[in-house]
Amino acid sequence: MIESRAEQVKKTAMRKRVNLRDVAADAGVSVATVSRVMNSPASVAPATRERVEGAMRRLQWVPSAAARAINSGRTRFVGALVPTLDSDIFARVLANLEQGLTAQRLSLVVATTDDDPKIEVAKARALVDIGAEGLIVSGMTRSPDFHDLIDRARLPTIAISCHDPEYSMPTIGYDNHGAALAALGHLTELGHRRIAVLHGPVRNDRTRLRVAALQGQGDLSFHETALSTKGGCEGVRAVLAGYRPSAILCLSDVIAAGAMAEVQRQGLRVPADMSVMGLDDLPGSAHLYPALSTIHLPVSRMGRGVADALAGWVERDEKPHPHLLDFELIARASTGPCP
Amino acid sequence: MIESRAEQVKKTAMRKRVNLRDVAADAGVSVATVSRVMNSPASVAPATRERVEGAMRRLQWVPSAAARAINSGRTRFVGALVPTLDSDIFARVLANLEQGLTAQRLSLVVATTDDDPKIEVAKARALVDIGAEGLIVSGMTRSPDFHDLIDRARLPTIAISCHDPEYSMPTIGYDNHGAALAALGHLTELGHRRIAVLHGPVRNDRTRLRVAALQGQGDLSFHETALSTKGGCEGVRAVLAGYRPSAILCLSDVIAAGAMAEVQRQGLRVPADMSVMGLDDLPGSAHLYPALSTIHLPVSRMGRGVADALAGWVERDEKPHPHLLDFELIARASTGPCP
DNA sequence: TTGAAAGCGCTAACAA
DNA sequence: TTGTTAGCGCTTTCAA
Repeated sequence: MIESRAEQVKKTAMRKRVNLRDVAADAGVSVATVSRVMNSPASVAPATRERVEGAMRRLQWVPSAAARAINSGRTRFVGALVPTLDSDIFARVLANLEQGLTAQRLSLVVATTDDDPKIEVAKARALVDIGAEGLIVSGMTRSPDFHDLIDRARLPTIAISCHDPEYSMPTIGYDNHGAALAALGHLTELGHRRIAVLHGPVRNDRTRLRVAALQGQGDLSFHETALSTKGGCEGVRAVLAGYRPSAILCLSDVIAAGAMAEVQRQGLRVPADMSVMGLDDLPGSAHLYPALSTIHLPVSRMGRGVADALAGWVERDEKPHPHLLDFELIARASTGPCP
Repeated sequence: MIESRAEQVKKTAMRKRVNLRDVAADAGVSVATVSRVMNSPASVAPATRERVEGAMRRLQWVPSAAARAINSGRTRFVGALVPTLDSDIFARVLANLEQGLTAQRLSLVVATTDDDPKIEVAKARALVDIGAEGLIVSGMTRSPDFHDLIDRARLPTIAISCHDPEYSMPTIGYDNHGAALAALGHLTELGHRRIAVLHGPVRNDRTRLRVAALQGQGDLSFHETALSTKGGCEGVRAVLAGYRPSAILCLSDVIAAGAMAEVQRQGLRVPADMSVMGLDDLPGSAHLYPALSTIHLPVSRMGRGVADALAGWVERDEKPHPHLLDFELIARASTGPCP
């Protein structure tokens, strides 16, 4: 009986998380002093501080983020809403974002939206509910509810992968319109006139921007396909069934990778029989066969930039200015003169 | 003067976050009732409930996750520690993980470790500090401090992408050793004897397992390279400079993609002159040229399974059993009989 | 330099 | 069915 009670007490003691009070008791000081050791060590006598730090170590104390958050109003994390995690495209942005945020002692919570404004706003709400101090969203297609949400919560929010100084939130990204034109320009300079354009779903506004840039630009045929290597393959089969272009312009590198493979599978040589142009410059694009000509989008720099900008906004209330990053034409081996 | 004070009060009132008490006052009920409307609506009279819900809407109240966490001890998020976000490999796992977790009303915080146990433990500590209720780690290479940390915090933690029932935490993954052997088996069945093995950095234990499986398995030459398409290209150049195999076995599909490209760039046909075999089965692998033969690793299922397992552990204290997922040989067009 | 004490926004006994 | 109240673990005045 007595033993069992002792057991219980012991268990309870073990279950309970060590808290500030325990540390204070162990060090023989008040809770305020322990708190000070954490937040303004300079204001604590060195001897006291050491005693407290000893107690912290001894008790293996881990401060409670929730308790801290409730007092300081800070949770130290931000949320990122991306269309998908299923490809390299956002992975690279997120990798850099996470690194930049970590350097600023912020954490990153990731949520996927599948390019659906409804899902986006729902997940944004969930992030706000759990205390996100800022948000990163992709592109500029928002549900009205989303604007409501961030207005109400006065939530620092940055739109990435796009550029529009007039947009209701700061954008950090590149000029999708210009990038598409540059890609087309490369092909026309090589003498191509009949060009098939392969692109992903236009519910994605960056894709829409890229497509819009090319509309009315000459002898182009447009084909929507899935944003994947597979989509590229299927797109090429659709293209070759009809219109016979001398070049295929893919508005995303993933699509271009599949397109190039399929063109070769159909017995055509790249670029001798068919040029293939991409847009993104994924890490692997330079190492395909043949190496893919494309437009380099500075997504790594973008990730870093967004991390710094959002951190500045969240930490010091410095609302960032819209920031346009340059793209760059990368002519590699998959494009050649029109035969 | 009076006005300015009024202004201040107003400002203060605006700044202040709406809280449960405000809602209660607005609805003319106690805080407990408002709390009940959130947590057990059935126990509140419909009329009262409606009044409270009206007040919530009117005041645009968003409950504080921190305050909730401090009381319930729940933060409703888990952390995932992955080597990198820079490639499709983990993106697919995370995508499924995030979906599964969302279904269980849990959030996912992602941190990258670069396959460094030191970074891993540091980031794990950061995640625990901010209140992660569970952790997902990759493989089985842990710093001793890591085990300390999760033991002390009694933190539900699952190791993924690997399988070992004896490991100190539950594993959910596949048999890397067996998968590598299966890949080799496919090549030897086709008559290949001189085979070059290309693999990523062996500081990654899944890679190490795959390599170890093949050591002493015949006329193989091993080449370590970067875990990227570029690494695959470089690996092939190194291979072709010396030992002349009839097949290249890549222990990751990303490497295989680069290898295949480089083999063709060197003027060799795949698979007529050189077979190339992968291991992973990335979404794009089926759509390369030629389509890559590989071993399919069920990473999507794994992501889902891990989400459910970790949710069960976190929510209902059901520690999951180690779970082995099957891999599958996928013979496509990049492998053929030894010439 | 330190401590006492009043909250932060919420949940959960317990009472009514 | 509803209200009262005691905390959760911490930060932050205010005094000493």
